[in-house]
Parts: sequence; C-alpha cells; structure tokens
Amino acid sequence: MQVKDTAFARKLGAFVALSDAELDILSAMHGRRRTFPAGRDMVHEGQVNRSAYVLAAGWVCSYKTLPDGGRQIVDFQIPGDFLGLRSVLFRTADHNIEPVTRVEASEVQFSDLFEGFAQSPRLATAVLWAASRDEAMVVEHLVGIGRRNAQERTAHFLLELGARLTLVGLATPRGYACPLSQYLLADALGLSAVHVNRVLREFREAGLVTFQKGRVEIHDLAGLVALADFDVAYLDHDGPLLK
Amino acid sequence: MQVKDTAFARKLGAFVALSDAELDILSAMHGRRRTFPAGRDMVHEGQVNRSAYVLAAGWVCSYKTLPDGGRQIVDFQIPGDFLGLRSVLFRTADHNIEPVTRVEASEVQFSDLFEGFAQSPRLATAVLWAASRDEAMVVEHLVGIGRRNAQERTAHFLLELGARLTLVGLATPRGYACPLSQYLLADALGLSAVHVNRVLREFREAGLVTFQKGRVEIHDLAGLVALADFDVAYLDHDGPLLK
DNA sequence: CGTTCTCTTGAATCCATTCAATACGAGTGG
DNA sequence: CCACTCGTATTGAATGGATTCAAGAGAACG
Repeated sequence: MQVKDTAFARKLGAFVALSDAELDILSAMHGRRRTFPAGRDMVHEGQVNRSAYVLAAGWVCSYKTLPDGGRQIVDFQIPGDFLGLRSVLFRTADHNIEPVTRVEASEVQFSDLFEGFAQSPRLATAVLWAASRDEAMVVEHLVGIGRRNAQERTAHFLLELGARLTLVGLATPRGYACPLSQYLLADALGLSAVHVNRVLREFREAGLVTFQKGRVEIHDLAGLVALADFDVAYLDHDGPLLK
Repeated sequence: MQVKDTAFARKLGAFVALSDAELDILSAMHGRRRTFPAGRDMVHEGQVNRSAYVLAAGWVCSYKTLPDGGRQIVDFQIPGDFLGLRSVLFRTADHNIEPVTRVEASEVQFSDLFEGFAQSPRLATAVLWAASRDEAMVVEHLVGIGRRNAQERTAHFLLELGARLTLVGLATPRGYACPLSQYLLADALGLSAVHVNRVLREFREAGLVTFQKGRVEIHDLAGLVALADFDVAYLDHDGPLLK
C-alpha cells in the first residue's frame, strides 16, 4: 500500500513536509487493516489498549458515559483521522469509541509509533501537531457547549464538519453526506434529541440548511457562518509550517 | 538551575522515566525566566507566537471570547503546567492566556523543543503524553458542561483542581488556596456568576465545601466525590509507562 | 407485516439566566 | 478620616431556553 496517498499522510503533511524516507517510516507504522461493524464499540472505557487506529473509511464517535445513563460525544472521526491515541498513551482508555457506520481502519501499535519517533523527530512533531489540532477541535466544541445557544451550536457543528470533510474531499460548499442521526447529534451538542429536531426545522424553514436522509444541504452558507460566528482558524490548515 | 526538581520535570517523569541526559536536554529547553502581572494577557488570540511557557509560580487561564462579549475559560494552569503549546505548533494562537495572579514562567522556544525531540524520542513521547493529558482534562470539562448540572459541574471542578494541586504539593484532602473569583469560576463552568454563587451557598449549607476568601475548605470529600461522580482515572498518574 | 429506529410535534415543567438591588472590603484621593 | 470608587459577593423575582413527557407518523429491516 502506498501510504503517501492516504488521508493520514496528507493530514500530517499539512504541518510537516514529509520526505519519502519519512513516508516509508509512516508506512511501516501502519499495521493490518481491520473492519468494524457499526454500533459495537471498538474501544471501551477502562480497557487496556495497546493499539490506535487510522481511519480509512467510515465514521466513528468518541464518547464518555455518565452514571445517569446519558452520554457526551466528544468528537466524530472521519476518514484520515487518527483515533485512540490517548487510549494508547494512557494505560487504559479514558473514553469509548463507537463506529457510526461500518469502518475500515489500520492498526497502529504503540511500539511502532515510538520507533517511528526515534527515526524521525519531524514525524514526532507532526503527530504532536495532529494531537494538538484534535485538542483545538475539542476546545472549540467546549466553547460552543459552554457559551453558544442551541442554534449557534448546531450551525457551528455543521460548518466544522463541512470544513473537515472538505479537507479529505468528502464535501463541497453545497453540502455533504452525513450518516449521523439526530440522537447522535444531540449527544454531541449537549442537547436533547427533541430540541435538535426543532433547531433543524428552524434552519430548514429559514432556508439555511436541510439535514435529511443522510445529507446536509447548505442553502445559505454566508447566513450559517454569520449565525455560528464560524472561523476556520482553529483548524489550522494553511500548509506546512516545518519545511 | 536544576531542572530535575521542577514541577515540569516531575510531571513528564510521571509518564516517561527520564535519564540524567534527558533531564539535561530538558534543562537546555528552558529559556529565560519571565514574570507577568495579573490580568494582562500573556498570549492573545490571533497573535503570531513562537514561544511556549512552563509555569513556575502563579495561576493562569486559557480562554476564548465570543462576539457577544462572553467568554469561555477552557482550563486553568497551575505551577508545573505547560502552556501555549498549541499557539506554538500552530502559526497563530487560537486562544488567549491570561494570568489570574502574578506569574513566573520559563520560556520555551519551538526550535529548542524540536531539537530536544531530535536528541531524545523519549522526550518527544513524554511531551506528547503531556499534551494528551491536557486534552483529557479538556474532554472531561466538555463532558461536564455538556451533561452535568450546575452542582455536579462545580463539585467536579473543585475536585479536579484539588487533585491537580495535590500532585504539585499545593493541596491536601482538607483543602487548598484558590485565587479564583466567582466570575472566573462562572466563565469556566459555563454558568452565570450569580448561579455559581447560589451553588456555592448550597454547598456551604450542605456542609460539603466552603469556598471563601481565596480558600477551598473541603468538609465532606466523600460527599463531594459522590455528587460529582468524580474519578481521577483521566488524570492518569500511576507512574512511568515507558521505563 | 410487525418490530424497531428515527423523525416529528405539542404541552408542561424546570433549571439557569437576566434584571435588580444590597452589602462588603480594598484602595485612592481630598 | 471620610467620601467615593471599583471589584466581588449575595439574594430575590421574573423570564426564558431547553428538557421531559407523551404521542404519532415514516422508513427500514428481518
């Protein structure tokens, strides 16, 4: 398999320009390809876990559960995303990972990752950057839940997803395919499913976006951006910083 | 200065057992010591920034602002914490950093950090771990704001702070000094200052904790832990994983 | 062809906010 | 030494955004 063409290599390359030698190291890190059915957890909280994954196809969500049965989805991962890094660096996983759709992913062993770092500090820096970018998204998510109302939050979420999918060629400014149910959306946005439904209806009636039948159709991008106060700066993808 | 004894070295050492040679590299990373007065931002959103800091003394907060004037505090940093890593890896800072008290911090240049990685992949791994631990805290914060009510959230926050301060010797199970105003607390918890005040009064009346005059006095630790459903697992400090 | 998700809408409820007013201590300057 | 400010803490009352409860409709699936 040519790693150079994978979404993962493209993503790391966005921060650190990777040489052929480094791409080979990256290639060596990729273990066997695995597939996971939708709905059954790939990683479970508290589980001792020695491997992370790079998503090749499908969507997953990372979430935490609460004693009252509720859950909070921290983030969704789309093709090209690294997942489970924290559950590898920590002794045990501190969150759950559930495939939203059927998923294909390459396994990455901690030992291989660490050896890759030894061979190339630039690679280590790139992975650190990727982790920081993930953190930036979680931070933005936190800000949204803490200080934005339901409409702003939902609009922001749909725009962020669009921006991320665009990076891997899975969205256009017009819209994108989105396999998320309103329940999943609610668990991510810190709202009730009922309220998510209302917000989506309001968006539809206002001619901003329609989210139906697994597709997000953006009818008024400018309007949405204004409503959500969306700024892609935190996604930081302006080309390699480390040449 | 002997870096071995700093809170930062102690923290990294919690994940990767660092050799003397690695401690020397770490030492070389520390640039000049700087002090910052309370209240004036050390790092401002959008600012191009080439250095991070390791907090030696004092408290700072990282926050983002919203167009309506509100703000969300993402995290507080206490002595020993790394801060501004993201604003260094990204071209520009994606958040603000404001000293809550007068602060002393050592500057860390990106170039020095990167060179340290080249000399020791174990160090790179340790920094990646530290970043992941920060992310884990943000994630827990996200879960709290998304799915916990005001009481649970506040209790959880006070306990997390206690656990973190204990690690650097600044707290006991009985309580700790805390320079945060109710306004800062509100901005961190995604609540209004008025409501934070009410929650704190309820805690006082219930004999759980008192937070007055810059001190948090914990009267019923078990009760607080139960209320907040607090579990330190996500702080992951069970000794070095990489020997 | 019934079961199970998912989506949808209305009505009642409630937690937290906003508005408003008071109190208190630390500074500051007349 | 007192008046005045300013930041912080405190409490009551009214408001409101989102939740919960409830019920029905559609689509998907074995």
